[in-house]
Amino acid sequence: MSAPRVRIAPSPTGNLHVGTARAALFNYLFAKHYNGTFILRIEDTDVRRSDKKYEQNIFKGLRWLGIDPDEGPEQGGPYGPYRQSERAATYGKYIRQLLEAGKAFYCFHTKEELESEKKEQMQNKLPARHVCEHKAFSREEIEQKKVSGRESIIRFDVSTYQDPGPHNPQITFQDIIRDQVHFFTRLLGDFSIAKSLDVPLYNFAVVIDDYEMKITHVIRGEDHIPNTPKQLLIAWALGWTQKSTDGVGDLQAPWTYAHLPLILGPDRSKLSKRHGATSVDEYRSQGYLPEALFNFMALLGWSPGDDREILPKKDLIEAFSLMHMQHSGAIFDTTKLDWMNSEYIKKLTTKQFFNDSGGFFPPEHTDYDERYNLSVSAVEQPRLKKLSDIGERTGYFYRQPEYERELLRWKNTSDAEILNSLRRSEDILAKLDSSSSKEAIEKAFLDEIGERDKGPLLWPLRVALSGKKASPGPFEIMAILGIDESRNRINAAQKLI
RNA sequence: GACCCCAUCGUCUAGCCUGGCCCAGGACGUAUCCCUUUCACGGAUAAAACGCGGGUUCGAAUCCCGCUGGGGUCACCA
Repeated sequence: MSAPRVRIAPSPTGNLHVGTARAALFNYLFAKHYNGTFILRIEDTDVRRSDKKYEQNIFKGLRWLGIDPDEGPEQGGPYGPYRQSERAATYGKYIRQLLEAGKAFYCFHTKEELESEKKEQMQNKLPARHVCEHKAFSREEIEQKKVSGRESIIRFDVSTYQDPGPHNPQITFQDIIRDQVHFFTRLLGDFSIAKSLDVPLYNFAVVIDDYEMKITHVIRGEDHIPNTPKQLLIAWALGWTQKSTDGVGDLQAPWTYAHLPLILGPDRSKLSKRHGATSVDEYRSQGYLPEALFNFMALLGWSPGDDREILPKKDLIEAFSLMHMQHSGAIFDTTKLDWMNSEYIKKLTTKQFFNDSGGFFPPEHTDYDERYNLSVSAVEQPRLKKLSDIGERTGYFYRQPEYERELLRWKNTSDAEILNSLRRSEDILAKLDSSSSKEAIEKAFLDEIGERDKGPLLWPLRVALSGKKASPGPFEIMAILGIDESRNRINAAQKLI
């Protein structure tokens, strides 16, 4: 395939959504696999709902995930500008062209009129569509209404569409994932394309931009399937079509479509705010690694065709193909994400791990030197699902633990036995060098105690050190804490009994 | 309501195009066991799915039709 040009076109009306990120990911993978170009276009024609801060959030989120656009508002490119708000002149040119050709017209119906028309149609089990009689207005009538202050909108005149092919009553397009999709033309109304000459509406602006930016493949969510016939009609009205490849004579889309299955919430409806975290930002602040999210999202609706699951970006690019796409929606299952995240956490070096998770450590960690923090990192790294869990798990490394005295009791041992076991541990430690290694400490204990003593001795010891029901082993903890601090804690435990 | 899309374990999926190798494979999760002072890691085992009904065929998870179910879209949002 010659180098494809693909794009994602988010509107900056909210933080980067995981659904948008996944669409970006598939576009990116597709582009990189075929040595193509991945473009970011900001769809901010609705100035009221758009906000620069969301635009920034989208840039940042994409960068964090490692999905870098080749062309976009930040990096520029030969077909810019890449913000729709800066492309008004281009849209105006084409709207005027359609108006002059009689393929678009001004409609003066009020929202209320439109609303009640639609309601009535639905009640009568008719498809909801607005076939507008205002297309018959003369130039003078239009001017007159405008002068008198009547609100208007520009609509596409669907009746101008004549498909010369044998599929005449239908609009048909080829989809890489879904094969052919058909729509009956008579079900479409005169849909809106612009508020005015310089304020285009979504369905119009996408077509113009995809054409002007020389997009070859439109890869987007399947929620866009119902928009596709409208967009095709606009493209054809402007004369943008490909010659039929199968010889049937129908009009072809100027680019190839691929409609991705949706990403769903646990109740199988489109993932939305009410399902919990939906923005990439939230996942980052919860301590997910970008590589893990990237890998996880790629496996939602796609698989390499073999049993591999842990696939870094490089492998994903190499294996990617739209032919292997699933056709049905996929639930965003955070349980599996957790697992994948832990796999990626384990692959980090201790140093990388601490760099990434440092922000989640207990605040006191800054009072300790790097060597100490790295030791704590090393012991927790393989136990974590999320970086953000590190804080609550490592508090005892940075301050004296507080706990219930009963926690010190191993099974049904008596107070005297607990006290005795704590003293024994202390005695063993007393013989050790103050900076003994984990191995040295472990050997000292194992030499001293028998197999039967392990539980009764090690359990109270570990609790005395960590104050926790569950923690890493006592030898590991002592090696980090140091012999002196360990003895302090054992003493403190004895006073509790 | 109209239109469109979809349908393999609880979840993500392989297999479907090119019917037999599939009494359906992998992974997450779950359960049990091993390792083990606890937690985690690691190892092992188990339960768990072709929505239903027709048809085509010697043979269907795979092809066709219908049903059912789920989802999406119907804005002067994108």
